This record gives sequence, C-alpha cells and structure tokens, in this order.
Amino acid sequence: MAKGRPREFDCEQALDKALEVFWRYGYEGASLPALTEAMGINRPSLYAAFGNKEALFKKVLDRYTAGPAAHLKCALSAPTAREAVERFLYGSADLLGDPTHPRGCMVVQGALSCGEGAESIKQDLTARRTAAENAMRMRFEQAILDGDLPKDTNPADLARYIATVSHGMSVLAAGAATRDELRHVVDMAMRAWPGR
Amino acid sequence: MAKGRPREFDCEQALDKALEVFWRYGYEGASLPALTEAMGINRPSLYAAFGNKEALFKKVLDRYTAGPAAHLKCALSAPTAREAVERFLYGSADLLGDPTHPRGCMVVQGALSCGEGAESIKQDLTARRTAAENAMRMRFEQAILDGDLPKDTNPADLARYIATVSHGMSVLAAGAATRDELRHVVDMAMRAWPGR
DNA sequence: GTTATTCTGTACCGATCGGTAAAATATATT
DNA sequence: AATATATTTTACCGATCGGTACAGAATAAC
Repeated sequence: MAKGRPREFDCEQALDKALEVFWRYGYEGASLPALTEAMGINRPSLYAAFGNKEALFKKVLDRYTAGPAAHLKCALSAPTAREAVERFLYGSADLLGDPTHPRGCMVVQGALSCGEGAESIKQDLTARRTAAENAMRMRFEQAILDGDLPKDTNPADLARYIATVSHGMSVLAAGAATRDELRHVVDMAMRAWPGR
Repeated sequence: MAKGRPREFDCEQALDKALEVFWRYGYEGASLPALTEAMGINRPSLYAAFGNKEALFKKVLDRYTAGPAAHLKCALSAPTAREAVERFLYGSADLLGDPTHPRGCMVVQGALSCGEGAESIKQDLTARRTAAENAMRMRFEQAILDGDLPKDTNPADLARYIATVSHGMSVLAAGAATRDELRHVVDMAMRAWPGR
C-alpha cells in the first residue's frame, strides 16, 4: 500500500509533455520552467518523481526510442536488408516530416553541440546513434550470410551510409523540410543500394 | 588618423580563437568567459570590438564559410556537376574528419536546437544551409542545360540529397567518425548519382 | 604640456540557470 | 482521533548567464 499523500499527476503523461519540450529545444535549451509548465507540475515534484534534469532527459529519451522512434527496431526485422532500410528511412521521413511534433530526431538534436555541463548527455546521444548504426551493420552481416546482400558488400560502410542519410534528414527537418521532400531524399539515397 | 589608445589585440586572431570556441560548443554552449579567455581579451574589449555575442557569432560564421568551409564555393566551379559534388563531399570529409578542429560543421552544429533566446541564430543557420542547397540546385540546373546531367534529373531532389549526406556527415563527425570513414560514406553516396 | 579620444581592467548589473529547504496538505495505518 | 509518510507549495539558494558603468591608461591632435 502506498502511504502518504498521493501524487496529483500522471507520470507518463508528464513524461510525454517533457518529451515535447526536450524534443523541441534540446537538452540545454529546455529550461526547468518550460518543463514544469508543460508537465503541469512544480519543480520539487519533478525532482521527487524523476531525479533531476539529466535523469528526466534520459527517461524521456527511452520513451522516445520506444515510442515515436520505434520504427527503427521494427524495421530491422524486415525479411530483407533492403526492405529493412527502406522501412527505416521512409519511416524516418514520415516521423521527421510530421508537423505535429517538433522537427528532427531527438537523438540527433538533443545535444549535438553543447556547453561543458552537458557533455555526458552528448556522449549518451552519440552512443545511441552508434548503437543504431551497429544494429544495422549486424543486420547487414546477417544479410550477407543469407545471400541477401552481395558478398563484397562492406556492412560497416553501408550502415554508416544509412546512418548518415538518416541523420542528415534530421538536420533537413530541423529546417522546414516536408515529408515528401524527405521521401524524395530516401528515393535518391536508395539508388546507392549495393548490387545494381 | 586613429585617435585614442590603440587596441592591444589583433581582431582577426581574436576572431579565429572565437571561431574555435563557437565551433566546438555551439552558439549557446560557448560562454562569454570561454570566449574572452580564448581570445585573450576581456569582456568590454569584446563588446567594443564586435558588438555582442550574436554579432560576434555572425562575424565568426562568415569567417568560417570563407575559410575552413570555403571548399563549397570552390567545388561548385568544377567543370562537371558530378565533379563539383565529389569535390564538395570529399572536401567535407577531409574537413569534418580533421582532428585538429572541432568535429562537425559549424553551420549544422551551431544551433541545431536551442533555447528561445537563440532562435534568430538558428534561423540564420537554417537559411545558410538552404542557401548552400540552392546553390547546388542551380549548379545542377545548369548541368542539365549543358547535357552534363540527364534531362529527367530533378535538380532540387538531387541537391537536397547531397545536402542530406553532407549534414549527416557532420553529425557522424560530431561522434568520432574518422576522415576515412567519412570518405567511404561519400563513396557510397556517389553510387546514387543519376544516369547509371 | 594639455586635451580629446579610445581602449583596458575591475567591478558590478539584473536575469536566469539548475536545484533545494521547509512548511503546509493529503493520504494510509494504527 | 493520532501518527507516519509522501506530495504539494512557496520561497529561496549559490552559480552562471549576457551585458555594462566607470575609472585608469595609452595614444593623437593641438
């Protein structure tokens, strides 16, 4: 049984609101007043429930990769490597070009460059990007074994290329790129697919 | 004739030092103490010589595009569109992978996401990225007229794709991508070139 | 030398940053 | 009802943010 005064807000709803703020302004650009106002709670409640700004950001980041950005993991299970990449990139175009969220990918924009106080956040995001790249590389290694990709394909280079396109689309979306423009980018990018 | 006490520092050297700080930490992440210390001057001298932080950033940005990032304009004057893009992208790989500078492109990292106080800087950077994209598009339009690119090439899509690769390489470089890794990305990206 | 002008150095400004102490409030347990 | 526990609220903390007032110092013009 829970003792004490019950909290008056829903943690998951609050995290969703925090996600919106961090997504739009990045880690450093999201101020605590902006966060608490969006979450509808006051500061001590935030600290009691989520630790501090950094811990909140990481919780929000997990929520982001499991929610809006879940298409990456989904895509990797496609039957062929090419289909996996197409699902991932077109899914990214749809996500990044969707005007109902902040523009761009949170893992890219969160702290691409930052002051020294956010260095650990920056490294965390970098690690997540390379983890995604490695997941793609391993998918390609499997595809080579399956005969799904030419044997002379370099899986690391291919994964790095796909990651590059994905990250570049995020930067483009941070401007004003539309969903269709991003999809055309994917059309172009897929022309580089191995084995013509 | 110059009246009054002469300034004791070299403006251009100071701008180069400021460039290094802004390049590494971005607009918001670069604090005034970090700037003044790197520039070797104190705060009132900075404001007297350059206006304020925003004006200093824009001066530094011009210096960046005319200096380290000058390969873009140079590349556009190559004889063929393909050669122009190759020069630009391989030049970008060399620049972004050079460990003697901060990692990544200042026009991408400077303020990709930021607090509300840096919104105008963010928009300025976005405008510079689209300007570069438009310059490439116009180069491709000319190439189509020259018969240098297939007539069914969409110059806007191609330019957006090249911009995407370039921006994505900047994000990759913000991690720990090496020059060679970035060059392999360019190798892959060029496989998408029109007219196989 | 005197004056006008411009730069340098110190010290400071209000605003905002992330984070917290402490009292008031609301529940579960006894 | 009394107590223990946990959350809310208000008010505040020191640190840092970008920016500046002001006096001292160095030059050119007179």
